[in-house]
Amino acid sequence: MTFDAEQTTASAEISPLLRFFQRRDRLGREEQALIEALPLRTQRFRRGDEIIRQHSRPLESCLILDGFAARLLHMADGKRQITAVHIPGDFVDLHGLLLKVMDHSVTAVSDCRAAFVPHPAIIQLAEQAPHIGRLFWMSTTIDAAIQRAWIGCLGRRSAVTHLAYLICEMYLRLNAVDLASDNRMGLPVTQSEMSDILGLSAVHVNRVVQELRRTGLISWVKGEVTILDFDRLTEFADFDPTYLNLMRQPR
Amino acid sequence: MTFDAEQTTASAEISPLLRFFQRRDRLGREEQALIEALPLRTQRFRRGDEIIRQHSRPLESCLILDGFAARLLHMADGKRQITAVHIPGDFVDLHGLLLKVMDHSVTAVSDCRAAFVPHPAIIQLAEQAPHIGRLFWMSTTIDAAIQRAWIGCLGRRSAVTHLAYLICEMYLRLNAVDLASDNRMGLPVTQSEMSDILGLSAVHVNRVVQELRRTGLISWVKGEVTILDFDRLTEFADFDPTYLNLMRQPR
DNA sequence: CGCGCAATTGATTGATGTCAATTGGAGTGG
DNA sequence: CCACTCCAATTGACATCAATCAATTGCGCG
Repeated sequence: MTFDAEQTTASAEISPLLRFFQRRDRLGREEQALIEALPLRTQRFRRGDEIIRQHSRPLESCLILDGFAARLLHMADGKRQITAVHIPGDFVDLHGLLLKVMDHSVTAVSDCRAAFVPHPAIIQLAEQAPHIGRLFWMSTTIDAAIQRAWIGCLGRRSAVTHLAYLICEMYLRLNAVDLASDNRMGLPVTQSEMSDILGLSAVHVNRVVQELRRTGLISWVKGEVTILDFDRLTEFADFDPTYLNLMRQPR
Repeated sequence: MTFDAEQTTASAEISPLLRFFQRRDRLGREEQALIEALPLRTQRFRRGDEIIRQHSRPLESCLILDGFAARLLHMADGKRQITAVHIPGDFVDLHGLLLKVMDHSVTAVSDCRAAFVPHPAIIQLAEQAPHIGRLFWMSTTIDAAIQRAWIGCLGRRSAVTHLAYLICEMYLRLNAVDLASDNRMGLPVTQSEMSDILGLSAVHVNRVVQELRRTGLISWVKGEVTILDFDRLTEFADFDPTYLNLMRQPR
């Protein structure tokens, strides 16, 4: 299931998180050092592995260093719904720090590497450096803002528009941590996984992808998505990036 | 639009929030006093009033004292989606504290009364009493957990099941702040507003309400919902209350 | 070469939306 | 107390989007 695990200190490992923060606020040198001093252990996961189990009581919070992960809800009838997609720099399981019992599981969408930070270390750092504490807090409220946008998509958008919206969102998020540029991004997600994100059947996702291709808005070949006309795509998707909080401000 | 506004200190006003916290963690006497000392102004709103405007930059966070409020997303084509329903004791706009620019609006679902607390007072209290700070943080992560459950409902549940699920959720949340008992609750929500919660048309909501009535699971008369068989309803809805975090634990 | 998974296609079904009326109660003014 | 209005709830007919079922294709890999 897992191939390695090493105990160490954050140092360079944690740079995606620093980018995530720096994109949204200024971070002093000492603050940066404090974050880099967080104790952590890293672990690799293969595509499909469970990173955190539903109903478990984690003692560490998990941060994605590499690859994609997803929060997954299991329904009684076996259906699945992904409630969030996480990319490098996302402090995925800060929620578990305060919620104690996981209401969902987290799984690896692609092969990925994650860092685990003990809860006490996070709490202590947040008390010692309240501004960093607020940035952790912010990270969870940005997750919530994204979830609100998803609720809007699921409730009131058509399948095509929803997919278009998601592509806009993923591009901007990946771009914010330097993992996408020139309107292209690697998206290691099968159409079947995409169907669990969009709340559709895999068959319909296929049709909808083809429709976006036909209208010349995107190309999607072997896990690489290219946005052929960003302005037209955002307009088509009625996409307003406010909720991603991609503005550097005192928080 | 608004009929009164007074500047004061939290004191007894804020008791729904204390109940919200005490249901989930132990709160010391001094902590309670610190929360009650928060400066606030209260304001009344009528059903339909906008409490916080989308794209505004609030300088205070808003807490519901009385009545129901909802987070509302407006789509380009005029459609609306409610992303959260808030009841007394919900610190609705703690999100705005860290996100700076509102990505949605908050409106009054029923006539209601809200308290506004200046951001600096919240930040200062969180630094002074880190445990209270974590409870504020927890409040936003519970919002997020509820939103995840809603994503699951919107994506993978049928209309009837979704409505049943929502009724279970609302009952437990209202019960947790002593606003519902004996399987009955006041639900001041029209079928049309319900349609913006469930992401359905108002017509279909009507059909679905009738179906739940026909199967003997609920009665819903003039804003009062009675759950006729709670166990059968939760089973029908595949409802797992974990995500509401109704357990008293050190946070 | 053959296996397995992802993508694709076609035919059909089913759930929910839309449009258009109708009913019923609560308030309001005469 | 009676029109009258307004809004919420309700109903029916029909249209549409997306699900389901069942193949088929294409590709990477041992």
